[in-house]
Amino acid sequence: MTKLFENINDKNIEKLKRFLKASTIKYQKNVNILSNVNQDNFIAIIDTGSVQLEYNDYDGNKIIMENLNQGDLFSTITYTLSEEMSCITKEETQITYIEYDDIINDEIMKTDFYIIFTKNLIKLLSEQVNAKNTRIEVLTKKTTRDKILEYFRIISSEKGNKTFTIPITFTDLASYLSVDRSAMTREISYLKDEGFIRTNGRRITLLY
Amino acid sequence: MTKLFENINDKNIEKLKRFLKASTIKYQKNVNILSNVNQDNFIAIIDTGSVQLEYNDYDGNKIIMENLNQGDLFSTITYTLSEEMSCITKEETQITYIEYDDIINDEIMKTDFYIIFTKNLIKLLSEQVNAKNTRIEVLTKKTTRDKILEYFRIISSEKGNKTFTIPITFTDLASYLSVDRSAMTREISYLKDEGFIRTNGRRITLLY
DNA sequence: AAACAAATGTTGCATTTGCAACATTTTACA
DNA sequence: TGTAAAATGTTGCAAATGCAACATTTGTTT
Repeated sequence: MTKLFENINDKNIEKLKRFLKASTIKYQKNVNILSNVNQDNFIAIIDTGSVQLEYNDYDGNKIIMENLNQGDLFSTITYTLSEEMSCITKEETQITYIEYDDIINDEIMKTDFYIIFTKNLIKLLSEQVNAKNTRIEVLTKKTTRDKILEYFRIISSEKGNKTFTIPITFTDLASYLSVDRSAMTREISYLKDEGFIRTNGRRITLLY
Repeated sequence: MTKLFENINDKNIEKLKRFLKASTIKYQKNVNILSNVNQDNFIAIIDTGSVQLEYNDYDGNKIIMENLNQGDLFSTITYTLSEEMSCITKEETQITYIEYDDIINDEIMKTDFYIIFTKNLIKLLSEQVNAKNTRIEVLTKKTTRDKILEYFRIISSEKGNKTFTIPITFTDLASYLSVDRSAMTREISYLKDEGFIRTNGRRITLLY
């Protein structure tokens, strides 16, 4: 269930979806869902599956902007969708679309669950800003070492433990940190050699 | 006037402010306004003046997270305010505080301008996500040259002109791009030498 | 207008990093 | 279960970059 409909009962969710003129589409794996979307403003909710929002450079570089899973959403109000953007399904994925202009209308305003819906939307947007602040905080570190350590520190602090498992592959981490993967692996080796961390696959322990 | 109150008339803004229990504080130049703020959730609106939101590293590095001017706002719902965060007034500045928990309450819900207020808030949050996406796009470029060019490209595209004036100092730009200022100046020199750009102070012309 | 602070420009150098080109291990799936 | 694909690990090397230490210019304040 998406956080957008949190604390709203099933009957009211159906009502809300009708008001919002929600439409649902199923996709195969490895499809760019933005290729056949109309250009209207919309919010897309991942019902099941997962997608990766990518920015593809004029010179072939790929920037992973977001990894979205069940319950997450993305929208044209927070992303300027251009030719360079693509949104690739990582598996079989079902998505519900909502027209942005339908979000705030008189009919919905009259319902008693509207306040909850609005709160949910504001909360989700706030969380997105927060997540992006976190990434900026990591990206602004000057060295690969500091980027890695800052990332580890954040995950460690989220988990409340010096030992934790990073939630993405090292390949994706390199992309998130925007560093060369092999250079990152090298730096992690140094960190191990120098006794700052211990690793076992994606399980990391901070030793300081 | 802040965008949060856009399209609401003065009388209703006053009414809204009362509902929101807004309080206004004036600050001198170079004051950290976060040092004497209570820990409740709040939204701060810059009435007049400007502030810089900074993140101060454990090892002395300063990251400029945002430069906020008249009408802009920042809040604890989009920033986790920690000891490391400071918000410095760049000049004499007046700020209006709103308690976050008061944003959505029954009294306000009943007013006819509430829908406008909600729309404004959602739009502002969306714009923030967009701004942060832009910075991430720039920060993920691998080389200083690509960061500079991407930034110039964005400003140029915003202004709709190959010639434009960057809205911040080069010193602040280096901080925004998270590169060494002298290395950035050097790279800009190379870009001029190689005929990619022409500069006159902060006025830039893209020649490609 | 003088004095100070901030912004800008330049350069040498050691370090960091991306890149390429591999080998090896793990995972996905037909 | 076998095979292809993806992820991970390693290393040499040239290029990019941070850092320090300056000079010069512009802006601010009293």
